[in-house]
Amino acid sequence: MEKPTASPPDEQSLDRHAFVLERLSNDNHRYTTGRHRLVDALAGSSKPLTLPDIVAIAPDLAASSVYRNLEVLEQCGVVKRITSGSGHAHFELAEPLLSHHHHLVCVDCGEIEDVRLDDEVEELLDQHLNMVATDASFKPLRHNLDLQGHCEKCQDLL
Amino acid sequence: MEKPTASPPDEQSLDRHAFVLERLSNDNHRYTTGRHRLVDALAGSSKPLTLPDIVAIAPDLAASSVYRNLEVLEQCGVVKRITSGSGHAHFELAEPLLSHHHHLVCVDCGEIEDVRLDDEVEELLDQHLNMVATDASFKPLRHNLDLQGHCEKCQDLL
DNA sequence: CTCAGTGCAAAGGATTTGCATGCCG
DNA sequence: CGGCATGCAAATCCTTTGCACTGAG
Repeated sequence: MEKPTASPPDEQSLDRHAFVLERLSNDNHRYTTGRHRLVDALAGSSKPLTLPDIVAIAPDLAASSVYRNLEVLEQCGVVKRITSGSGHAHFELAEPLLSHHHHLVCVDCGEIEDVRLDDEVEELLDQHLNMVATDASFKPLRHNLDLQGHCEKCQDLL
Repeated sequence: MEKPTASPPDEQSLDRHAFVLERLSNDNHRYTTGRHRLVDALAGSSKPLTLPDIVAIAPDLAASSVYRNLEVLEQCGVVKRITSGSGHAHFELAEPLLSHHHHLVCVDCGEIEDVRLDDEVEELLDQHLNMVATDASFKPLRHNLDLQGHCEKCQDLL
């Protein structure tokens, strides 16, 4: 019921690249082919990707450069790093490019899927988090919420 | 305003060790001195600890054994592993031994502090998470919620 | 032209594992 | 006693870094 939306330079993709370019420029970085390809790889997936995932999608990118670029893009607020414990870190586009969401993390295979909660729940959550943060003299930046469990695929294997 | 509660074999500590012993026995593991010490180290701290933290508290424990035991205890549901990205993983006692809570993660120094939310918020959250999990044919086990930001100490350093 | 970005290979650091020995049950 | 648990050292795995080279602005 969904199509991958890969190469055609649709409107969304143009917006995305304009956004990335601006963020990179602001930090005096260049939007090189490699970075372009990296952003496309992340944008082309509905799930957060690991480094092997990314290199599998774009095999001509050197792993070390991908890591370096992920760091640059993370610094610019274009990429978000997810560390769920199982070996490799996962990466996805950051909030302005991907709407706010959370993750279903499979404890068996390590795959991560996106989920969105009702705005109303998010709002309540943020209110309470800000409250407890204030109590602890903690200056909040963002929250992460994930649900661990067994994904559909891994349930079938039992 | 709080005291460490270290060595005296108070009632809580007895309960804790009874619980751990049972969990270990169920999986045909032994509750050795080293494991006892490890549990004590975790129980004696108000924050999740890294491996260096643990070895600093109990210097006679070998790092490799601590890692092995943390894994065994994690499998038995006695220990919970927290991977917040910054180098070392953090470890704390698991839910039956520590009441349900979440974490304030400092993006500067990596320290983790515990916070609790109102039951009402937790309940609402669980309801919604179960809902979205069901929609994704995902079998939920537990949720994790953390707030990233700057801890009091690191705010002062700016 | 120039400097940031790249690729390769090598280093780094947290965690895991092999193996001989020690100790719990 | 017998096998799980331990300690040390070496190995592993993901990620980062050094360096010479290439390409974007």
